[in-house]
Amino acid sequence: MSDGRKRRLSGCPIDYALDFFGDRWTLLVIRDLLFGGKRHFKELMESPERIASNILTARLKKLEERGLIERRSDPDNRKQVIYTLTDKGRDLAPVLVEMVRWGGRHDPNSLCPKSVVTRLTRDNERLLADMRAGMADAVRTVKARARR
Amino acid sequence: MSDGRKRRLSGCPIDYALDFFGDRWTLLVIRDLLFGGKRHFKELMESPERIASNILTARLKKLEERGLIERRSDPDNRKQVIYTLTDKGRDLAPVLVEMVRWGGRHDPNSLCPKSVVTRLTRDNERLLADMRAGMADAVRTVKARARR
DNA sequence: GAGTTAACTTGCAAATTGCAACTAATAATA
DNA sequence: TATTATTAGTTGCAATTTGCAAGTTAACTC
Repeated sequence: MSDGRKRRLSGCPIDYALDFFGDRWTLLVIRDLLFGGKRHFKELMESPERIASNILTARLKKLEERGLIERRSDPDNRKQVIYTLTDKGRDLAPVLVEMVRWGGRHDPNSLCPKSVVTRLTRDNERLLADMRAGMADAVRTVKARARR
Repeated sequence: MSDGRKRRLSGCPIDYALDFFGDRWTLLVIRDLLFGGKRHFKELMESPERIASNILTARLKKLEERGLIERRSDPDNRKQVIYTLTDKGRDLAPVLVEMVRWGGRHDPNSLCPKSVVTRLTRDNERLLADMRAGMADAVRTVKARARR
């Protein structure tokens, strides 16, 4: 069912959206590409949620087939592959932002700074830039925590 | 893993959110409770996506355990059970709205009226009311389509 | 009190996930 | 140039989850 060929869609945009990312991993990959400044398989593997390599491969394949990301090999280093979001993929930013606001409001253990969460979505451009920076910090915190 | 007890969360609000609804069905149930005016098990079963009864039971149980919905028996009809969203559950409205906007923008087969999709999220109250009404129409369309 | 309805439960096959180990191609190093 | 390391995967397999159909139980309806 992962390829969405068997289930018949209802016509509801939420059902359509879930057919793309109604699982535990896809939006984390998109988060990393959108806010984390990541482009390589290896970088995606290093996120704190520790996705398995076979799952990552499957998600990247599906996302490419369905037009949310593009895959090309790095001209400077032919053993690297560069993954980038398409417009359709980048368009998911507001969904992720609302998830951050929800999670940030309701998760007492969130590592995400309240300032990011409470800021209104109005100034989206600045917010996204801050999330990018804030995420690098959070990743550092998690790594430091893991070392202990 | 469905109960989120085994996976360790990263502290990212997106990861936290996906621990609640990172699957194919949970957000459809919340959609029905939030926009569809549904309250009973049977009504949730009748949605066009045709969730299986055992999956619905499992999702309702998880949502109740984790504080997104409340379950009580109908005082007027003791064989009916009423499910309602908590504040935390209702708070997911902006996430669903952004998913509708994304799906509506990118799905050529969407049954959701463009007017709903393109309208800005600013006037959220009216938008939610319209979605409620629009959804009743869409359900009728799908049912009619299925009869053919 | 016979039939119906609502809310589940059970059984089971098929699909998906998660983990660990392995591989192939390219790049860096000695 | 031979050796080692790195990147992007693949493979095998056990455990979990899903999807479908059928069955159950308690409460209403006639």
